[in-house]
Amino acid sequence: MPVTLKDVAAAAGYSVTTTSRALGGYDDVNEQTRERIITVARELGYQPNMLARQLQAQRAETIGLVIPQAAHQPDDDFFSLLMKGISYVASQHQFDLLISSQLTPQDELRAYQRIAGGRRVDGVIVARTMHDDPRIAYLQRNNYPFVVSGRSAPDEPDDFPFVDADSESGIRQVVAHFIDYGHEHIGFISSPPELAYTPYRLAGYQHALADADLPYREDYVAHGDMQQESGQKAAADLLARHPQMTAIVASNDAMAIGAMAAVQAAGKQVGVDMALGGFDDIPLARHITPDLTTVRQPIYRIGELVAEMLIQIINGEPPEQTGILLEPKLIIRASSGQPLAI
Amino acid sequence: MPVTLKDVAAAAGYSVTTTSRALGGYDDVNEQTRERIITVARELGYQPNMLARQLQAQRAETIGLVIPQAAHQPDDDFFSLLMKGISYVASQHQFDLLISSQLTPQDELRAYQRIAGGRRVDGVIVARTMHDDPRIAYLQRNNYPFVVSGRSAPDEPDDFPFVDADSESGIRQVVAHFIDYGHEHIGFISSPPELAYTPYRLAGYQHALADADLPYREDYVAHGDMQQESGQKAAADLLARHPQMTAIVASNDAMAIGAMAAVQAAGKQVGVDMALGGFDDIPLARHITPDLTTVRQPIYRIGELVAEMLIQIINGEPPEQTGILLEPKLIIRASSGQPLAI
DNA sequence: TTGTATGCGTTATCAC
DNA sequence: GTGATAACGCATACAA
Repeated sequence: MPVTLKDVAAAAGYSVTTTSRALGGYDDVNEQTRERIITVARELGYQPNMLARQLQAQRAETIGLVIPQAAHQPDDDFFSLLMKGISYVASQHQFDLLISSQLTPQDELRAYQRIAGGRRVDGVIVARTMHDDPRIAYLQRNNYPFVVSGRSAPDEPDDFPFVDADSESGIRQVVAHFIDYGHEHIGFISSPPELAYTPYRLAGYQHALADADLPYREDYVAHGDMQQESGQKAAADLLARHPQMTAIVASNDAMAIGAMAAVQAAGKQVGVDMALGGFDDIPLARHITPDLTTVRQPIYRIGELVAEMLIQIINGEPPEQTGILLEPKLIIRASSGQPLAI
Repeated sequence: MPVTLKDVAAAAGYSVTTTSRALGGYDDVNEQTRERIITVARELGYQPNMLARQLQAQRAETIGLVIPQAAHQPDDDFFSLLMKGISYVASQHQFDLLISSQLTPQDELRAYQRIAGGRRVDGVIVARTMHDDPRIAYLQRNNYPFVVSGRSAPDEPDDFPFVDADSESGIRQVVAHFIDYGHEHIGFISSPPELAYTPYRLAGYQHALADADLPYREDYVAHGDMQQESGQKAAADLLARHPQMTAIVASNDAMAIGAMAAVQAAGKQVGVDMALGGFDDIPLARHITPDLTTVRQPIYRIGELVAEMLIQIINGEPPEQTGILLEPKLIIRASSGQPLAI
């Protein structure tokens, strides 16, 4: 049986109240009394029951994050990085992080209801936003503190705090870079339509083409699920259908790396016969051979920022800037190859 | 203000007790009453307060993991993988995962006291065990359920549940593989002495040498802190002091990858002038060029196993096998180079 | 300076 | 079937 405040009080010969205040550092308790109580508490190995304390304080000193099925892959880097950024900042503010892994989107919403509605956490972080995201609707409706890593789709309101990298600008930069290198037949591996950033990334592709007066061809766009394997499949498909294609940009690095395999399987060489670009700049991007041209999204930093904002909101100090859009940075590497001779 | 059971009871015209049982699915409540209460609860958007429930049940349905400072590096793969394995299994058993990031070893112990002693979690996972690990001592002394990812040092008792890869065998396999390829001057980049597995890995190196009647030279051993950079420094040091060295084995992949840089900086070529081996088989190991010979430790799987064991213990069904030692598997890749001509 | 009483929201006990 | 009461462990008005 655990040692409770009552036990300490009894052993020290004081009331629970005095014991609580002595341990709590209140100055309206006799010095001798305090010392005695502290000594007894130590001897008994007293540890306050955090659940009871949180219930009484109506505050958990904890923030929550629900991990979707899609992030369970051992080689998914995005959530790992985001979580590290979050937990680092949380620890600086003496907050813990409650992780709830869920296997289906429905479970995901229920998990938010359980941990936010159930007061297990003082606020939550929502990542991987979708079209008409029910989680955001739920949190807003109930006035629960939350910050979004990502943002809403272009045709939806974004009246909530968020931190995101500018997807449109990012993809636009990569595509423009390839156009600059003389490519005219550039394929795009898009993200799933239900993800909120998909229209932004696709728009980045379209705008870069338009800027250069190149036609947008719908059949140059393939779709993947953000996993490596799907990138391979999508690239194989594009290559088979369009032999004239000389460059492919993928919505994230994982799919771009999958595309590498497809290019090689097709007997072409990345960086020579085919330029390849991604999005994220995961650690692997600079270690793979050839290393991958991509646009850097500071995921760890985004984790830090969302946690920082969330804790401010929880503490009743709402941040001035509620929507932060970070400009991603083009990182040119070997997968770009050389400018095409014209 | 959140909706409580009391609110639902009042709105439905029943007592809190009946309301609780109606919602809890007890069969000693009138069907009509139940329906009425459920309807009201739904209308009001009632969400049970998990803290109150946990306090009453004396159970949090949550397991805890403390992340040490050393794992905060964005490119540390070990804890990310371990955590994914843990959270996956936890979710299958309807458990959540409480993460507490801590910046110093002292804070780390305090964090375990807070979350385990404070009953925020029903049990904890201890990773990255050290010599005379104070966390294990604390948990054992207080009879808190815990499972260790790793194990105790060779000269210490291991009377607790753990899952670990056999470090001695793993390093032994890599070194033996290089000896088999004809190498006689093999360096070793060791882990920090305070880590519990350090003696095992060093022993693996020594035994492999002894098996082949090769001398063990203390000056062939350098030390790193498991980070990439330290591997680079250690390898540079070994190369400078021992030009005759033709192979280096590092205690983990990160340091081996750091060593790659040092070898190249010294004007030598990995897999040609110098064989290199690691330990872990992190995702990067097979993507880097040249890809890295290593010994595979199934980190994600270890996470699953420790979580599985912990939840069994929490549920009062102690597993039969309390110490699991997994045999790591040698993965030969390009960094091994070719067998030396003799 | 210390103690009594009350409440946080829930479930369990035991009457009615 | 239903409800009053107590309990989980802690903190805080309020009294003394």
